[in-house]
Amino acid sequence: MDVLARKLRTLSDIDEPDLSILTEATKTARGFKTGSVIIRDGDRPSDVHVVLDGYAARSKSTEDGRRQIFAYLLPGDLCDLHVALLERMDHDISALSDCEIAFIPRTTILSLTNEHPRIARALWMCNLVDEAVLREWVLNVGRREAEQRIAHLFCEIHARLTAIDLVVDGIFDLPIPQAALADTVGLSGAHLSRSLKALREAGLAEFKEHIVTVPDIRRLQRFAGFDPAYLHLKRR
Amino acid sequence: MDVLARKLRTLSDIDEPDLSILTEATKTARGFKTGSVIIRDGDRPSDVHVVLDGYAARSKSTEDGRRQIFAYLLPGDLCDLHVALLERMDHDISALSDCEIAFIPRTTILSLTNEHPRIARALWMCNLVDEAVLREWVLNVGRREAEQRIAHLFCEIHARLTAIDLVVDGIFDLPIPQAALADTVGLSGAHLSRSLKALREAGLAEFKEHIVTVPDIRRLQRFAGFDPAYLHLKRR
DNA sequence: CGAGGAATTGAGAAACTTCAACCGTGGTGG
DNA sequence: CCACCACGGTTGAAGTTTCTCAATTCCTCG
Repeated sequence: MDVLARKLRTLSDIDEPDLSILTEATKTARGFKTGSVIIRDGDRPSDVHVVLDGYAARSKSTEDGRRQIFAYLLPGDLCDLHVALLERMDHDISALSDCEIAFIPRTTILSLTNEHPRIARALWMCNLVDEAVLREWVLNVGRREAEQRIAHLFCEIHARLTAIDLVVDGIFDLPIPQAALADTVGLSGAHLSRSLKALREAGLAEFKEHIVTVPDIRRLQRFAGFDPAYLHLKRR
Repeated sequence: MDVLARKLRTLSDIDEPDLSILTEATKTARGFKTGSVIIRDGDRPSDVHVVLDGYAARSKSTEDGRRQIFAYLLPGDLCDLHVALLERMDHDISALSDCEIAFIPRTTILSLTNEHPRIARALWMCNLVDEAVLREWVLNVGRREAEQRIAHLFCEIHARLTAIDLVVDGIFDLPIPQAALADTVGLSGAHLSRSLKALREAGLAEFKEHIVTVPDIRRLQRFAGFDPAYLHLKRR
């Protein structure tokens, strides 16, 4: 569970004793295969889930089956902290790649947050950042064109993965099918493919075999109009 | 401040003593004129703001000046609870109509949430619901077409205003210019106008002189694919 | 070697944008 | 009191972006 500890430390000033209380509350983990559903819309899960390894995603579909992805859940991310308070899931969580998921009983979260204001604050903070990211996604989908949308998403993932040292030489893993990418930026698969080609030919970014290569992140950021402030990462 | 109390009661099971602690912490309120900026991107406000009367909005613009609205803030809504923990604003809050805004010192929120877990939880809950709404907006903008997007937005506002008894006979106030509507659903003003016309001619909804008329909310909900579950309103 | 899924590409259609003209209304100043 | 201006909204025409659908290629896996 050190991924969770690490994540909380990048956001808040939670201290070691509180951290270990939280990480020790974690029950054993379980693996999920690519594409499998971890929690379903309407569920009332009794545990809060934490990604240990792999990529998961929040998503929801319209009546006519058009899917939208709301978030990529990277190692250390909490999948469904809301069900601690809100009880009922209003969207799906599924595995974008094979992944390992840990469980923390809902009741544990509730009592911990009652007794340890600092833990409550750290977790609350996670939600605040998720929310800020979501706002940026609304802006992205609502007000940017295809190529910039994709570029912006790449910049965001680049920044988040850099914070956990998962980017080397502008190269990082993105173990998801293009259809999932399309569902996150609100484009059709066909148009996504064309836009990726354009980005590649412009030398801005390449997505190939589940690996993203960014030759010059500054240039990509400028192209996308990306400003990392909304991620609220502590500088290090 | 009873609007805030009312809102918290519609979401959580916070009790009267805690409620009054919170509402008494409120400093005097101030009026803002339509269009004025209440808090700006990048600010580090020392107070948390609460809408008492009128409509405000969260928004942010791209470099090239395309604006996206993220939320309508109705009476009782907290504008910027995040700055209690996150310190720096990552978007703007502005007045959509003339409105009355109350202030709660940031430090008060921090100490209250430290000492009263139930208050912390109620406020946290507000964020969780905001987040759920935001997810639905991403889906709306990313995966629905113009007319359904607008219809969905109307359904949502209808539901939220119904919860605070502000809808009478399917009629409710929406004191904002069409340009603001366009900026919330990610459309141009021209196309928004055309889509509104289509909705009107289909007898689904009308927006005229800042008033929305919905002859048959069920029909509009069916058209928009609207399911209020994501609002997490307690039934009453 | 063949089958099946994912990605690419092309062609035509649909959704949406831009720009400009136009309308109505409400407010302001002469 | 009226003329005029400014502003928000509507509409038309042309252009752009994105979508759909289908054909094709590519790759992986059996």
